[in-house]
Amino acid sequence: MQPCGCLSYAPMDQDLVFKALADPTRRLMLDELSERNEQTLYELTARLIMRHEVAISRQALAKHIDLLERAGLVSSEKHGKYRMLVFNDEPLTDIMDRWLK
Amino acid sequence: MQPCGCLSYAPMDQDLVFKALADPTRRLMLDELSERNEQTLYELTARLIMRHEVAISRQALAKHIDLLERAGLVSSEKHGKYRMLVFNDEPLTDIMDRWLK
DNA sequence: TTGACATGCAACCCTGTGGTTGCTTATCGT
DNA sequence: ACGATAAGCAACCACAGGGTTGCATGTCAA
Repeated sequence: MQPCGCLSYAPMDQDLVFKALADPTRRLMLDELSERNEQTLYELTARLIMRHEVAISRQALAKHIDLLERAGLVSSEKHGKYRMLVFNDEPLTDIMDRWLK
Repeated sequence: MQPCGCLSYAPMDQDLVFKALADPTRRLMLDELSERNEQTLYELTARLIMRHEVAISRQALAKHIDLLERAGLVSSEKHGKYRMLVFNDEPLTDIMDRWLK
């Protein structure tokens, strides 16, 4: 059972997506990841601290990543000792036409 | 300084909008209001209980309405002893192109 | 093989907030 | 005027969740 990359995040939980978007730090992380894909947790942490002046620990960010991943907004692959993070906007498009006609 | 109705929710706080959307009950309220505008708090409460089987008190819903109003997603007018609620989708459109290109 | 580096995991703390109950205020119909 | 109805307000409770610290695991380079 290998991760095939084509499993399109199917049974997406809307609640998780909205929850994921509710936190400002996670939104910043999405900003960063959407503009520059393929980062490791360490790179992302560094960038958030440098560019956005976020004072936060790596562990806290790891938790945020877990939530974002469960929401389908980020996927990650382990490459050796690195964990590469990839942004995925599919859940966003699925959600937004709920109240807009 | 009268409420002129034309103040277009200008200095919209994105954080408030995302927070408002984070709660499933509030999302149900938006569903209900977006499909059937101009309801009183009481009507809305009744509908949520009847149609969506939401077990919740009027006071709790009032708090939700307050938050939705602060987020700009709902506006309300007092007509006599009634408070008419109106859905407003402007904050949603403002938010959604943040990560979608 | 060993040390440095990137990450994973678990327990703990504290604030935010969704929910409740109880009471007050205000408006309407009769 | 008076009771009924719609809403506002305040205090309280319980739990989720964002943050931390401390330590364990795993991988790479020399």
